[in-house]
Amino acid sequence: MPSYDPSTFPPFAVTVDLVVLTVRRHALCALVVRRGESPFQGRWALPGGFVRTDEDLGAAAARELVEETGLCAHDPAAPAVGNGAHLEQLATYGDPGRDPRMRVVSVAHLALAPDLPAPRAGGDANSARWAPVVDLLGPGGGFGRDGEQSEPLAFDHARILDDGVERARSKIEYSSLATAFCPPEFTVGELRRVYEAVWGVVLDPRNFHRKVTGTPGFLVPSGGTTTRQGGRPAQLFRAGAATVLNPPMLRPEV
Amino acid sequence: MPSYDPSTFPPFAVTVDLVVLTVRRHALCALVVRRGESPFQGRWALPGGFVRTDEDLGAAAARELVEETGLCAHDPAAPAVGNGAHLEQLATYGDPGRDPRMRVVSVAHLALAPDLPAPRAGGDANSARWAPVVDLLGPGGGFGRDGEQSEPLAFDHARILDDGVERARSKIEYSSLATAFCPPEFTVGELRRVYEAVWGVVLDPRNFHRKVTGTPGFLVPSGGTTTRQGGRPAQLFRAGAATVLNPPMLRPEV
DNA sequence: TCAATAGTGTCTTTAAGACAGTATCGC
DNA sequence: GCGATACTGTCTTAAAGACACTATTGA
Repeated sequence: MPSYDPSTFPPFAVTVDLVVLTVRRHALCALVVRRGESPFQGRWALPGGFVRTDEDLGAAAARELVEETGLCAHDPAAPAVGNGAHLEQLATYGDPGRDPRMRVVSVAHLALAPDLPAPRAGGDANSARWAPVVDLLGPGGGFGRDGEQSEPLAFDHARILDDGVERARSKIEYSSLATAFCPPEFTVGELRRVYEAVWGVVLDPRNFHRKVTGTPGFLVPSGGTTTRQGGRPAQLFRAGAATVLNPPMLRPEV
Repeated sequence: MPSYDPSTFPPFAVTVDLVVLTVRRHALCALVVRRGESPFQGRWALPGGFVRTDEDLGAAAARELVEETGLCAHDPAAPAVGNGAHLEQLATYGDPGRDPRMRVVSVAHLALAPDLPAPRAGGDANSARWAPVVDLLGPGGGFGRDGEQSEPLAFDHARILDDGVERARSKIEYSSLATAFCPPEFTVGELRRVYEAVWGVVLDPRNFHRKVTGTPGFLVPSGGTTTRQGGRPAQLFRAGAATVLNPPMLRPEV
């Protein structure tokens, strides 16, 4: 083990970047902000900022989340419902060349939020937006298709976003985290459309209904019904106490 | 978004810590090193060290792994076999009080290695050892049981180790990563004993054999046989090209 | 011979996939 | 009425769990 001398450690800057995902109009969307400064001035980027001197990594991510969206981060142990978002650490990115100015290590976090009215970004309305991830990454995770896409994200944020999307896609398989995309009360159909948007597939409504209502602790009937989707009124549910789904939801083959 | 001034960023030290796991004598073991300096002098800790100024995080982890064990880290895309170890990023720990001397953010990595002759630690034979994780963490992840346990690990390394063990336990469910604990050629029984040691359960040898040999691309017969386990000679296999197991291996209920 | 491990086969049970059919709303 | 969505039910199939049985070595 190398000698450990606190006075000669190589200096780093440490930031948190946020992959904030939501489902809007049947599409998985991510929160991006317009950069006002060089480098990558004018390009879209993930929200983020420096970790403060006496602040834990998770606290820094929660603070950034409030600043960007007004969402409160839930305790990770509690079910992610209500007007708070699920927040968890994603991965850390520290390539020496990822920021041209200096050595920056970014601890990326993943947040899952229900559909929100509109993002805010320090008062500047035009500097933040929800963008469909297919526009930001392309259908296969790369660029260069169709005409609807933005230019590439700043820094290595396309890779971070891709990792976050893949984390969300896999986590809703074996956890009840898909409810974090829903309002406090939701129908089975709304939950199914969340899975369809995140996975980019079409699911059989009957088998889906059997699966989610048959998994103990996943959904709890709230008593009410709604007709906001049209058709026959649907029963309303809240997220139950279960956090892991065993057996898991199976993502259909491509 | 807060102002981004590279000249006034809060200074951090960034380290990598390693959770190196192996299976020895039917027990899941972790590599720990004896601390020679304060704080926690004389206590066991996970190996690790500073990230160098122009070094990627994964490169720093791979360098530490070589320094501590002599193992080469495999490319994450390639199957983890042979005399190299599987290495992946685990999580990042940055609580402001986790190191009493200064603000240190540690990017923990997880390495899975086959059974090795003996650890080395800079020439000092007594300063590194393979310790059963049940001795380091206790059966339930806590301390205070039996008499066989060491004193708690230094810093927050018990939590890091616990996270690494849980990552390994879940990853061998849906990936072929259990072969990273095996030598280049191994039998079905040896692979089963890896699962049993990592999960701490007993598996049905017949169902296990059906499962692993029936999953395409998991195991490839190497042609030879061995009798090193006693009893009827067993067919030898190498790890196949498959990296994900679908459907997964099912971990029995507790 | 026996003990130990390797390997194959069968029956049962769980749960997913693929459907059909009925129920209850707005229009 | 019609269209839409919600919900229940049935048949089939994939795969795990729980066994019995045979095969091949060393001691």
